[in-house]
Amino acid sequence: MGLAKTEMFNDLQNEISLISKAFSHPARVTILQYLFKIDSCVCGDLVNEIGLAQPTISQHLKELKQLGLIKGTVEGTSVCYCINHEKWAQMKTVMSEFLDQDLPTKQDCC
Amino acid sequence: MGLAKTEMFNDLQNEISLISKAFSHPARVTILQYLFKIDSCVCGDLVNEIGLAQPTISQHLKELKQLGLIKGTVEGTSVCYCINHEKWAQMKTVMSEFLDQDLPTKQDCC
DNA sequence: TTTATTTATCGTAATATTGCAATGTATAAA
DNA sequence: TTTATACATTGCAATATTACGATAAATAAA
Repeated sequence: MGLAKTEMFNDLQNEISLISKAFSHPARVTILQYLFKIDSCVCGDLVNEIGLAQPTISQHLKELKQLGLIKGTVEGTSVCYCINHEKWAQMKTVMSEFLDQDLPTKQDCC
Repeated sequence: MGLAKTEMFNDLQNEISLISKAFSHPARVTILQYLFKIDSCVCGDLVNEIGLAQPTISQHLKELKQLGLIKGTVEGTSVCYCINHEKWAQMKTVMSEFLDQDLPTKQDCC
């Protein structure tokens, strides 16, 4: 099928999985790391920075933009991308709660 | 293609994407939440708890086990699964570093 | 040994993802 | 207006993922 049965899970479970899907490709992880590192808009050099073809990068950027984690601003003939810090912070809250489910004192039971 | 070009990314980038892939399906998120919630081994009732067929659950469990996030112990005719707390903590370190890339004072630049 | 129970594996269908060549679109420069 | 530049979109091929019926494997109980 290749199709997740999202209707049988709650909103939080689906949200966590959607966020994680955005991070589930190394190219998107790399794009985000690069945007944080240069700490400003990126117009163009992502294709040079990462060794993938321009349409491929464009597709990955689209997915990150759809989730709201990055913003794109048209600037002349190029488009500048940068991190959406507010959205990133919101996302971090959701993911941290999920990751912090483990309690420090707990032991494995098997 | 459907095949990520992992060789062009570094180990950390690939690790983050692999961890995230494990969380990119709501059934696996739900399984992990349930294991944390009951805080003991689960033998069997995952199929009842989540509304997916037994082979499907088994497949999701296999993926989580391969990443090391859960452990399975054979107990008679059933298999008991639980969280691997040590591995979870390691995973959390990697993911937290990635999620905490944003600095509190930073503003969007576009 | 036979039967029941539980989980894993196999096989397969449906859908999703990844990657890129070709092409479209929009703006800037000439 | 023409040309160049940058990015998006389309279309398609290859591979991955998801789901589950059928079946295998392993152990416990009868």
